[in-house]
Amino acid sequence: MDDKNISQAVISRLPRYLRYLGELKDSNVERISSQELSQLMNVTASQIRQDFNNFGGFGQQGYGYKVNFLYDEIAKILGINKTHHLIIVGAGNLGQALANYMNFERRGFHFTGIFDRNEALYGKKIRDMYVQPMENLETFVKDNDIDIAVLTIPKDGAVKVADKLVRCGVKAFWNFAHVDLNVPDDIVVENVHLSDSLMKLTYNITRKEQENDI
Amino acid sequence: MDDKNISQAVISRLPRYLRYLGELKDSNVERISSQELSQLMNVTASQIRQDFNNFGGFGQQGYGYKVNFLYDEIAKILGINKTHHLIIVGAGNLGQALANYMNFERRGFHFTGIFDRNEALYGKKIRDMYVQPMENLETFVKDNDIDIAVLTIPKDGAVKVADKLVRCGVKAFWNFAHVDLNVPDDIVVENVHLSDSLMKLTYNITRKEQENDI
DNA sequence: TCTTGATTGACAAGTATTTAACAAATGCAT
DNA sequence: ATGCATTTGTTAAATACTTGTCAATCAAGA
Repeated sequence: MDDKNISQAVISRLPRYLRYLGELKDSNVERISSQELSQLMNVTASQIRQDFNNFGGFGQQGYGYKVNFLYDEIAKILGINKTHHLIIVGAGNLGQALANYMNFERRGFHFTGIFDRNEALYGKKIRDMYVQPMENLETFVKDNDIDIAVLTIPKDGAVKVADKLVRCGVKAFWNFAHVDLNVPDDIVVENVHLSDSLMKLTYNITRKEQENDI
Repeated sequence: MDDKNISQAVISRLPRYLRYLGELKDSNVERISSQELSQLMNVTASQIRQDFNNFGGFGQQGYGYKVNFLYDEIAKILGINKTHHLIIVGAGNLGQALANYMNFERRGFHFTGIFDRNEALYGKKIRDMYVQPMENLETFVKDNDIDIAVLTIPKDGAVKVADKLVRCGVKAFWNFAHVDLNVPDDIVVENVHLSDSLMKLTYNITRKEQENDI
């Protein structure tokens, strides 16, 4: 597996490949050509081959790709063959929803702690965790080998909390707060800005309406 | 406002501009140059000007951009100057979390109904709505001028429900189900695949680790 | 009113991404 | 075994996106 720098465009497509390959695996399909996969996924075969080749050849000429092998390789590339330990900061509706979503757990994402500044929530049981006060953050992170912090707090607090967590050694943020974190270069941030997503949706609604009016 | 086809790359950046402009507005900043904004947002000034010019010139040479005007124009482009009526299909944790998130409401997104197939939830009050059985979907959508359906159901049901909703006249989906909807051309879909996002995160964690090992 | 400095809009140059095309490699039928 | 059909990996072409540059324009001060 070469490691030049692969564009984020390619990376963004990998989870989708993984999903389709998972389904094929479940249907006991053993092999698939880029042509077939392209029809299934509604992309060009060329793009599929190009994407896979970023990581070295996974296929065989005249044969195609072995579904199982390809699936495992992509999973490895995405880093989901390992176990990750997460904490959730912000035990509001969204934080609780994520905590309860079992599919993450299945993929090796272990939610190990959940925190909130609202006293009323302290001790509340969410799945198998009890909501802890923010004061516990530092110790907990250090003691529990936490990879990823999920930020589901309002934007006002987010930047400060992120700074604090960086100092505690957290290497990655899954950021649902509607603000840009400002973290050092070696820290990974993946933003999920839901309202941005919703605005893209309304843009496209308006555009389609205009198209149809013409 | 010209209407060639603007790339989704540009559209994806608009909500972020809007956010920063909103903050400037709140701080009573009246004017800003692409230069200043670029420093604030950590992008190139050229990109900012290019982006805005897709929609016709919003600025003035020698002066810059009027924050208020620019904000309003972008809001208009994004279609958030209008009111939208949404239903949530799937009253699980995520559906409830979205229903309770007040910021959407402020932006003109009105959640008007919430549905689930789980009888145990029927009648449960979520914000100012009561969970309804799926059987009510069709009538409700037709009677309430629904724009957008939010799908927060497991993937198995999603495709079928989407088909049904298309037949009822829903024009847009905000899709949290981990599956690709297959809808006609004139229907808008915005996917929020949370697990994909999480995988991108772990990819980048692994990559950074490797970089640092070298 | 004129001049100066600032700043956009437009265009050109530079990158990056996507698609097409095809030779080389392989499986499979005969 | 042999040859044909298939399908990859790779290179080239096409397209899309981003950045740099600068003339035209405007605000503001003299």
